[in-house]
Amino acid sequence: MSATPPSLPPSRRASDSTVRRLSLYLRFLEDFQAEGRQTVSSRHLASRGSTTAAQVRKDLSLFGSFGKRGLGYDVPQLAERLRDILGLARPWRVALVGAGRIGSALFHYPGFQERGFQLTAILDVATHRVGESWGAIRVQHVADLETVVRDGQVDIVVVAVPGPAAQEVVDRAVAGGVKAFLNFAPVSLKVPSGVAVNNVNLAAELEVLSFHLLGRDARE
Amino acid sequence: MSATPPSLPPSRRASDSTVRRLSLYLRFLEDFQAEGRQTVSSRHLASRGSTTAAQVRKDLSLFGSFGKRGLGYDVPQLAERLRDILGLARPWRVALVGAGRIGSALFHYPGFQERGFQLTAILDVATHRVGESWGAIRVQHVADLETVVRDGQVDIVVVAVPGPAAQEVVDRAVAGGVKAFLNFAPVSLKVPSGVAVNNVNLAAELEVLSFHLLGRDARE
DNA sequence: AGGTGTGAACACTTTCACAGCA
DNA sequence: TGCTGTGAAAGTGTTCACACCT
Repeated sequence: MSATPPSLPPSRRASDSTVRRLSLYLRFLEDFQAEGRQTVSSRHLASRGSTTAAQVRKDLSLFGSFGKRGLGYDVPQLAERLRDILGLARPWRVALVGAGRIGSALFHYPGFQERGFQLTAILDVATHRVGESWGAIRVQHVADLETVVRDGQVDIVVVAVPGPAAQEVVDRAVAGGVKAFLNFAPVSLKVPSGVAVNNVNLAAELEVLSFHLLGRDARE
Repeated sequence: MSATPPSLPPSRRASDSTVRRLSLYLRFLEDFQAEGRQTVSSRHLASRGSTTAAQVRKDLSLFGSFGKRGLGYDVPQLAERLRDILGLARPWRVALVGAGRIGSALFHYPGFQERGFQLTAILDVATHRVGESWGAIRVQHVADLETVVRDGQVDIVVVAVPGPAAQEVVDRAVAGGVKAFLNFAPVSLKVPSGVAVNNVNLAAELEVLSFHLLGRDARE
């Protein structure tokens, strides 16, 4: 009855790392399914990814009890359950802003469509690109972003524009009702609470490797 | 024997998240420098990224004392220091394996060369691509991977091949002496200790967003 | 046996709060 | 005063260990 003084989350909350692992588990389960395997243990799942059996069980237990003691998990059933959990049971409508190199790579990326992410709009600032046809999609001018996402009921916007342009893209998409962004620009985007941003910074990933190569972090 | 029972790291160790933030700080410092700013406080740096001033100071303090109390940090000096820490003071030699869509996007990605990552070799399994010229680089057959990385003194291999092919690429590159990998295949790669792997899984990033959109993780 | 589900222990990260210097 | 550098506290995520089920 009301009164939750220190404001607990009402149900156990999964971290981003957990969700990323669930996504990997799903992929492994699909592989197992293709191999005709019927059941799988947490240990077996763990050995494919680079985690531990306990981690797999903990991750799954956040969402329910899917396994059978002594047996393991039913492969197709757990895969189905993970698709539900990850929200892949329904298609999501995606708009791509920025039709440059990264945008082009994403457009052709097979995993995009495979998992139910439907690319429904492409926008760019360059007038020479506007009007081009990418598959069945016609490139629109980024000036129309707000109406495009609103009318097209876009769920996710992929931001593949240069850093300085990214915040404005996000602001306008948020105004159009978008609640999720995949950002490739190397900037930190400000969004209202309730809106999710996921950053992919390729330069930073290389720099992490560069750091490791120096050996400054290694033991001794 | 050798007895290091709880196995402490001998010096304070920076986590990957710390290193990623350092990479961001460097980018912000370069912006500040372009704007002609001479000094910057931890608070100011934090406000650009989405962190806190304390976090910035902790991150930097792992590597030394770079600031002046009451004043803040000298912009060009700290930038220089971060470049050292991240290993960007020297160039790294990079080979790209997989000349498909993702490979092509990376080839054209400006941040690649900007930060001293020199693409020195491109390899692919498709015979029709072998011999193509990408800029000054001629595409070689992946069968030659081991000798290419050894003779070319390659430091980092970017793995942009389909999942099932990835492990073999890594094994052969490791045999050729490579100690760092940027992996775009949605699999978990096994490498000997001392070799670093950094995974970028675009499908998983979208799925994290999909999960957020369901609102299962939001408060109530 | 074999393997799950989970509280408790542990490890790691982030935030707080403040002493100390310019 | 303003701001850094840093121990200590709080918070999160991971691993352990074991009760329990098949």
